[in-house]
Amino acid sequence: MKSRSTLKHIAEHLHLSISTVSRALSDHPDIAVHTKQKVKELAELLEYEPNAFAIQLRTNASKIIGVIVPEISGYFYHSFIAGLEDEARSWGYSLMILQSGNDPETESANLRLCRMNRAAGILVAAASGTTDLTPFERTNTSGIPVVFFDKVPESRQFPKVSMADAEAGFLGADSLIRKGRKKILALFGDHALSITRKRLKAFQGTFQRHAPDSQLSIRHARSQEEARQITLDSLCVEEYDAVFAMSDEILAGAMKAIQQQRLRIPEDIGVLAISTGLIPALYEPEISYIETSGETLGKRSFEILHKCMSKATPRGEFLVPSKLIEKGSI
Amino acid sequence: MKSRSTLKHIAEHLHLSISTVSRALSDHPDIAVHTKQKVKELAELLEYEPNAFAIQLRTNASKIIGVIVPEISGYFYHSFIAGLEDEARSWGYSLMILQSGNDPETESANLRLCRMNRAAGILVAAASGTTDLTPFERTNTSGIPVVFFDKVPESRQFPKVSMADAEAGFLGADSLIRKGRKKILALFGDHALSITRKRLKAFQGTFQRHAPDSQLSIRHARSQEEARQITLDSLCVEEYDAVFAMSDEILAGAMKAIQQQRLRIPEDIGVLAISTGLIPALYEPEISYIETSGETLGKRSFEILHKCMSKATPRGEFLVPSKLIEKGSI
DNA sequence: TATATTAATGCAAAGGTTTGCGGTAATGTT
DNA sequence: AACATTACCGCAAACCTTTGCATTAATATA
Repeated sequence: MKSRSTLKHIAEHLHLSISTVSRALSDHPDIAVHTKQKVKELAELLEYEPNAFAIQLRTNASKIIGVIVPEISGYFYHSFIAGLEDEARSWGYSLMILQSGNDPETESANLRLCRMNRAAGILVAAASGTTDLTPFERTNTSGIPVVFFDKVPESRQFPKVSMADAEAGFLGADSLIRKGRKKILALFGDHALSITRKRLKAFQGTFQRHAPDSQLSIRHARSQEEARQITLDSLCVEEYDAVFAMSDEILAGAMKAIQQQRLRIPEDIGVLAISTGLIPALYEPEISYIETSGETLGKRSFEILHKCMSKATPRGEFLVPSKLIEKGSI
Repeated sequence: MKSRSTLKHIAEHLHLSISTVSRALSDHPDIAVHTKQKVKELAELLEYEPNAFAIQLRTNASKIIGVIVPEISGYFYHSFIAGLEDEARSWGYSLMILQSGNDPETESANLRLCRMNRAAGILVAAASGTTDLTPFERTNTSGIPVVFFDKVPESRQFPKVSMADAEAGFLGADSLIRKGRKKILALFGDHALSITRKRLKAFQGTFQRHAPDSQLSIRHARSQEEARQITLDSLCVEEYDAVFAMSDEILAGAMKAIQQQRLRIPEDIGVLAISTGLIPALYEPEISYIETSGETLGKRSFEILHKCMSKATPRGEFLVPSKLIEKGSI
């Protein structure tokens, strides 16, 4: 185990002071060019790598961004993280990933970890049980900006960035209307979730305004299996023009029922979903969907957080637009 | 922005020395119980949180594990990360996630980041283009254990943990044989990948030994779309008993072709895959699969790395067993 | 009573870096 | 020649914690 070289080593070799070496490596104008060159050469040779701990201790700031999500796997968050990492890396930041498992306690423990590591900023998708925001406030007042994404609390105190749920709901309805679908089985998630309510409201509102004669069957499912069951039951008793799924999980369930019934898409029934795009690409024909890109949300979230970290204090909720991706399913 | 409280603050309030406070908080036997109590109370009151930087600088060790993967999203790595995070957190470690994008340069830049942050250990799934292992060796000799997982290099120099590919291949073949499938379209990935070769070899070998009369059509696909195309072409010219897919990506492609042909599963054709389980659950009936669990691999990888971090130097390749999950597709 | 032991605490160094300020020598200006 | 300016470089403090050793006071032992 080779001991790492430090500024001191370089300084001694070159008969310079530590400060000069430090400044030479960071291209400080006070240092003569030839000195800089010599220092850099030796640094290269000695495979000098700055000690992040020392820097962070001195400057009291790290290049690490804390990310707290309910879980990494699943349909959504991994793509968010992927997009975020891409963007963060290009700015020299690294990600510290923590899962809360939807447990508020773990969540605030994770928060504490971020504080201890003096994260430059924190991005959090709130656990579903989180109501008490004081841990977040404390983090914020201790100088670490907190930005919520996707699962955002009601509070107007923190900047938030999320999918344009209303827009997605509208786009879904609009597209169904344009295609002339009249009798629609619309599957939504847990009604307690704000994401569900937002999407549903826009979806329903659009139909009421632009196609009040359509027949909408709104159903709620809390899991893939429940979605399958509901879809199956519905398809057995009535015929539908189209099925609309508000999420990947719901879509997965609905598609199983449709396959079970051996319905042809789009001839027998049209299908449209709000999705990140991975699941729709698995079927034949591929499913048309309103894209709510995790990657984009990740990149956008970084932007907002980045503003918070500099000086600006953006307020309110930022929305990532969604768009219709037409495949052959409707 | 409230400045954080330090040992010094506590010491001053209590007219104690910094060292006493430090020891009191870590329950050092030298410190009187009532002193400990007073210190802890005040620490609580002042919301004292140790400065990780200072600790890390002093002890020259962090509780951070670097994870380098080609990409987070996709079929596999996110579940690995999820399992790893779970395990790591229970040991007090946090994850620093880096994507290489399959680019060896980015990969070694990421490695450098891990070194700078004095990661306690590093887990890496090698980029496909990686041939030069010296950056890893350098990291290793500088005292940070490196463990490869999933995409592991040939070198016997590093501990490696991966799926039991041969076992999975065997299990796949064995299960097809047991079900009496004779004419099989077997879809594998890029032949240049060692994972492909291992799975294929065991798969083929098992058939040769136990059912030499079977008709195997081995095909290779480098993408989901290619898998779809190949499957479609194959199904058009000949009839098959079953389709075997060596990965989720391939399965996704194959399933599209099967749906395109409107074949019934398992009546018209059986389907079996090697998979993490997410994709097979999307179809009706669900697809039987040989489970290669990312979560398990993550947990196992942490164990190995953890051994490396303590003192032991495990050698060789560790395999995570896979098992057959029977659904209705064969 | 004098000495050895124990309990509790403090001192100070170390870890590697950044940075304000002070210093020196060389050059430029009258 | 006297002074001001410039170009380089070094000193030392600070960031916060851990930890070996010294110190002190109190108690136990001879």
